[in-house]
Amino acid sequence: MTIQVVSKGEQTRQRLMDIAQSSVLEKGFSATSIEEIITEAGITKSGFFYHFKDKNDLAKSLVERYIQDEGSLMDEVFAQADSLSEDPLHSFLIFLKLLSDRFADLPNGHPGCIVASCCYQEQLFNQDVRDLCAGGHMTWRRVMRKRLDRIAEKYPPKVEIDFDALADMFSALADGGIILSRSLKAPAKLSEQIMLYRGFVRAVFEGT
Amino acid sequence: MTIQVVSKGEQTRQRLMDIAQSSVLEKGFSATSIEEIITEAGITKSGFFYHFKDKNDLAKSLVERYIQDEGSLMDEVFAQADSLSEDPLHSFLIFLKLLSDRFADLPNGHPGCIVASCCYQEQLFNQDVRDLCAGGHMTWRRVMRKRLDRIAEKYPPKVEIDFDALADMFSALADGGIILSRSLKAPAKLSEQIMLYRGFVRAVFEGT
DNA sequence: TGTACATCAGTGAACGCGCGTTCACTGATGTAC
DNA sequence: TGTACATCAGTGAACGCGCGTTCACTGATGTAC
Repeated sequence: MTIQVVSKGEQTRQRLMDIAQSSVLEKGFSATSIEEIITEAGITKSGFFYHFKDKNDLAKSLVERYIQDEGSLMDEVFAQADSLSEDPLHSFLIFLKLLSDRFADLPNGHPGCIVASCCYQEQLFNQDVRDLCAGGHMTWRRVMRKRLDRIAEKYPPKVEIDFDALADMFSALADGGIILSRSLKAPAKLSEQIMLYRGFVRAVFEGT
Repeated sequence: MTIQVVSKGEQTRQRLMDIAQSSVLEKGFSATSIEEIITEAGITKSGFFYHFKDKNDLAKSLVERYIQDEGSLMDEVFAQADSLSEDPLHSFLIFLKLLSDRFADLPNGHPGCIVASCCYQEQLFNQDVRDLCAGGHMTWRRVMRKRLDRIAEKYPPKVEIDFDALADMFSALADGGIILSRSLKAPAKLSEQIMLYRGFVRAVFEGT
């Protein structure tokens, strides 16, 4: 007897999305066929269309889920960091180190960023999906920016710097780090770049 | 009377690649159909296959050309920077500023990086193409690394730092910056991130 | 507790369209003698 | 300068396959009375 925490339908839906996601990250959205997804899931095509109204609906669901998952991960690691230091700067530096460690621990490297992947296939999606992606980047900016502002109250920056740009730098290095990791088949690249970001933040607020 | 500098065939080939490239950057490789390319080029399908043995051959050609073009751009801007200062650090900082300005001047922002785009569609391509992409990133690393080494001879770094990582950071910020630019529809993001990289390099070698 | 109905989570078959690729052919230009 | 042949840069028609989507149907589970 198992306690049923999600319905059977929801389980199937998540499974379809898992399969779709890893295929999208490897081949892109267009090359990911419904045929292939359902074969791996062991379901029929009409079963797929019971869960998703069409292929764009699948894309939208993937992006929504990805952004939520990343959000939870961030929240969790921020909470962990905050529990280790009350100082805004130190906590942020701990956060970056913890995050970097998490990425380093992934056996095959980071599986890829759905949002970044969408950016290079924008024209496939309707405005909904594109807005979601932009929203993702804007959220990450806000989250980082808030931290930077709190740090700056206590540690006046040693150089003049645009905090939105510095906040966005995190996303840029994450996206870019993932691309480097994949391209060079060097999973460590992502955590390395995040540690460089950490070094830069430290330089900005503490001096070298 | 015009002096014919490239053959008619080569002109057509380049035109096909131009059309393909902008489509690939907008929709991805799979969604870029040969049908669509030839319609825009005003040629027949068999004409296309006269120039490219198959679709993968098109991909390979696109990546090869892209890497060469980026290489020439770098060389040109490095030469320009070197003519403005003989000091390795100052020349490098000037290079980054000039490059950032070039990107800022692009009216619709940077059109996108074919190599990064390929990374998220790896499984579509044969090993040739993937090796080309990895080679591109390795070349950019070597180029940057050589500059960093020369700087370090004169300006011992103020912090301990892995120069390969710092060299790769340029690629990561370029790739990430392009993604941010596209996603947020803010063309300035790329040059902004390159200027942040410049700030970091300066901090590393000069202190803040 | 039994019955009627609704909802959930799918099945199976069919569709039309567009895709990448092939093949036999062709007119214009270049080259050898 | 003329002729024969080769190469260049394509054309036109046909192919088979796989794709996304639709539609009528179904068995299992849940809910109301």
